[in-house]
Amino acid sequence: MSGHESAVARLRSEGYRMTPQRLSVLDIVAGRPGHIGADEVWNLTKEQHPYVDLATIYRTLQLLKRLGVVTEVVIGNKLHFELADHHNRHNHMVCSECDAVQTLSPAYLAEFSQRLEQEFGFTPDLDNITIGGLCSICQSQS
Amino acid sequence: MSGHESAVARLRSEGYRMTPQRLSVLDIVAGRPGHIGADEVWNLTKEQHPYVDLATIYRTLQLLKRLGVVTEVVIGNKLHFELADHHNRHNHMVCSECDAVQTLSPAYLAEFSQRLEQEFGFTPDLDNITIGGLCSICQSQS
DNA sequence: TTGGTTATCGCAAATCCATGCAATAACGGT
DNA sequence: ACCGTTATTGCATGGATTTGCGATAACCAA
Repeated sequence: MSGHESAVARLRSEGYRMTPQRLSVLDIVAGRPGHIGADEVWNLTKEQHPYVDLATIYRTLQLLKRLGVVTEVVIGNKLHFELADHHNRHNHMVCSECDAVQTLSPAYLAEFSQRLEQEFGFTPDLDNITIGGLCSICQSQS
Repeated sequence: MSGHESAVARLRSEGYRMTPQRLSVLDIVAGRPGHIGADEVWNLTKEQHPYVDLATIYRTLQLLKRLGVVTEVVIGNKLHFELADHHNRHNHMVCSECDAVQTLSPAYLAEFSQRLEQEFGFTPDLDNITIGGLCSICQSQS
C-alpha cells in the first residue's frame, strides 16, 4: 500500500469519522496509478460494500478533495480523481476533442499563481485546475 | 445594438442556418453587459418565443461558444455566457466559496499559454478558461 | 414561387452530480 | 462494555446539462 494511511489520520484529527465506505473509497483511489471516474469508484466500492450509495461516493470524493487528499480532473463531462501525491504534484491538460490527458509540472503555473495572489489577493486552487484545449493531434486535424 | 450582426454572418457563412431561436439567444446574450446564466437566457427567450425548449438554448449556447461568438464562465455549478468582445478580451476568476467573479487581463496567461503550445503542442482554450479559487475576503475568513 | 434536402427544433429521456431528511453507526466519555 | 451525541449514510428527489429521435422549417436551386 502506498502512503494514504496518513490521510486516515488527517480525517480523524479534523473531527471526521472513519467509516468503511470512506476507507474503501480511499483505498480504491489510492490503489489506482492514474485518475479514476466517480462511477468506477462506485462499482469497485460495491464489491466490498454492496449497499453503498452513489451519493456517498460523491460526498466522500468531495470531502477528500476539500482536505487535499485527492485531486480532481475534469475529463469531458465527467469528474475523475486521483490520490494527491505531494512529492509528485502535477496539473492536467485535457483535450476537449478526444479527452486525452497530459500532465504538467506546476512550475508552469507558479508565476501566474503568484501574480494572482499578489495583485488580487485571489488564491487559485491550483491542485484542482484542469486546463482545457486542443491536443496537438486534434489541433492538426482541424 | 452592439456588433453581433457579424456573428449572424459568421453562422451563415459556416453553413449554419439562422433561426429565430438562435437570433433571440444571440440578442439576449449581446444585450447583457455581463455574463448571464443559461436558465435566464431561456426565460428571456420565452418572452419572444414561448415554445422554445431549454435544450435548444443549451445547444445554441454551445454552438456560439464553439464559434467563438460567446464565452463561457463556470460559476458555482452553473454555466454563464457573455458576448465575446475581441476588443476587450478577459478571463475570469471565480471564488468557489462566495461565487464572486473578478476579471483578468489575458496578458496574465499569455506566457503560460505560449509555453504550453511551444513545449507540448497543446492549444489551451484561453477564452473559456475559468480560474477557480478563493477570493481575498473568503481567504481571510478561513 | 415552389419543392427537396437536411439542419434544427421540440419533446422525452438519460446522465452526472448535489441535497434534504430520517435512520444508523462512530467515537469519546463513563 | 455501554451509552449518548451527532456525523454520516441510504434513499429519494432535485437541478443542470446532454442526447436520441421523429417532426418541422431554413435555405438553395430550379
